[in-house]
Amino acid sequence: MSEGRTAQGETLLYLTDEQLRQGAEAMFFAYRGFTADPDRILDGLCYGRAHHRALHFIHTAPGTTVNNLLNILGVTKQSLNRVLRTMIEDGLVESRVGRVDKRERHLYLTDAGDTLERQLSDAQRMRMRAAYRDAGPEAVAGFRRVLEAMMDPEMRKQYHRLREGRG
Amino acid sequence: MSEGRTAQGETLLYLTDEQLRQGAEAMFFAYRGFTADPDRILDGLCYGRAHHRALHFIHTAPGTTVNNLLNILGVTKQSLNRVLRTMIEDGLVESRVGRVDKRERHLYLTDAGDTLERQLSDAQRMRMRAAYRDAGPEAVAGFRRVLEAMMDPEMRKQYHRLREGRG
DNA sequence: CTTGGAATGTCAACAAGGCTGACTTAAACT
DNA sequence: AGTTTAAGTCAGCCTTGTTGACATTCCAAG
Repeated sequence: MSEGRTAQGETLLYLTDEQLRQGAEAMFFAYRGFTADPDRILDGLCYGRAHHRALHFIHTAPGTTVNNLLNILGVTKQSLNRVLRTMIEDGLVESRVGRVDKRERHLYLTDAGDTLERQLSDAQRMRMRAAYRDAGPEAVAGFRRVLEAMMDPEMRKQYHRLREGRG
Repeated sequence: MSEGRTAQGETLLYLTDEQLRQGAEAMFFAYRGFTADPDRILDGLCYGRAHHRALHFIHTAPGTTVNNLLNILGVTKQSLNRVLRTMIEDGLVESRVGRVDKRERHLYLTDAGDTLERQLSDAQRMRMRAAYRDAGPEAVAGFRRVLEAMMDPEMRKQYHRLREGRG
C-alpha cells in the first residue's frame, strides 16, 4: 500500500506516499499565495477573509438566500450573520425580503460592494492569471480536474450548480 | 484585459475572468475537502489544524529549528509556541538543545507524535490518492505545476528546500 | 383558524489560532 | 564588554469559527 505498485507491478510514481505528501505541501503553500493578495487589501479595512468569501459568492449568485449561502460557505448562520450584518450596515450588501416567500432574504451587492468585490477578485485573479499562463492550458485543465476530484461530493454539487447559467 | 485575448487575437479561453473565477472557486471547495479528514480526527482530541501542520513539517524535516519552522508555517513564534508547547507537554514532540549552537532547539517527533502524524496524513492522503487516481498522471502533473506557479517566491523556495534530500 | 415547522435573526458565551508588544534568558558573535 | 540572535513567555486583542437558547415571521396543513 505504501509502495505505489499495482498488482501488475506497474509503478505508479504519482501515487507514492512521498508524491502525495509533496502534493499536500504544494496545496498548503499555494493556498497561502491564493489568499495573500486579497488578505493584504482587507488588512487595511476592518474586514477579513470571511467577508471576501461572502462578497465573492453573492457576486457569483446574486439574489441567493442566506440559507443557500450558508451551504456554500459551510459555516453556521451565526458566523455568517456577523460578517453579513457589518457589510449590510456599511452599505456593501443589500438584503431584500423575498417576494414569493417573505421569510427568505435575498442578498445583492450594492455598487460599493461590487467595487470592493472587484478589487479583491482582481488581485486574486492577477496571481492566478500569471500562474495559469506560466503553467499552460494543459496544466490548467489537469489542475481543475484534480481539484474537482478532491472536493466532497456535496461541495462538488455546489460547485457545478454555480457554474450552471454561466459559461 | 478582461477579454483574455492576445495581441494576435488568439483566444486563450483558460485565461478569461470567468475561467479564473471558477478556478478560484475550485480552489476554495477543494481546500475544504483537503483539510476535512484530518480536521475530523483532530476534533475529538484537543488539537486543531495548526497542530497538524506543525506535526507534518517536523515529520518532513526532523531536527528543524523553531525559527525554520516559523518561516515554513508563516506564523509568529507566539502562535507556534502555543501549539508546540502543548505537544511537547503531551509527549508528541521532543525539543533538543542544539549541539553546535546551544541557543537553537531542534524539533523531533516522538513515537507517539509519529503515530498521530501518520494517522492524520493517512487520512489526508487517502483522499488525495483517490483524486489523483481519478484525474490521472497528466492531470496530476498539471495540478502540481499550477500550484507551484501560484506560490509566493519565498514559499516556492521553502517548498523546493523541503524536497531536496527526499525523492 | 390554529398550529406546526421552516427561515431568519439575535443574544450570550466560548475556543482556536492568528496578531502585537514587551520582556527575559542564554548563547554567540564582534 | 557590548550587541545581536534564538527561543520562550506573559498579556491582551481580533477574527472567525462553534453551541445553545430564544424571538419573529410567515407558509401551509389540518
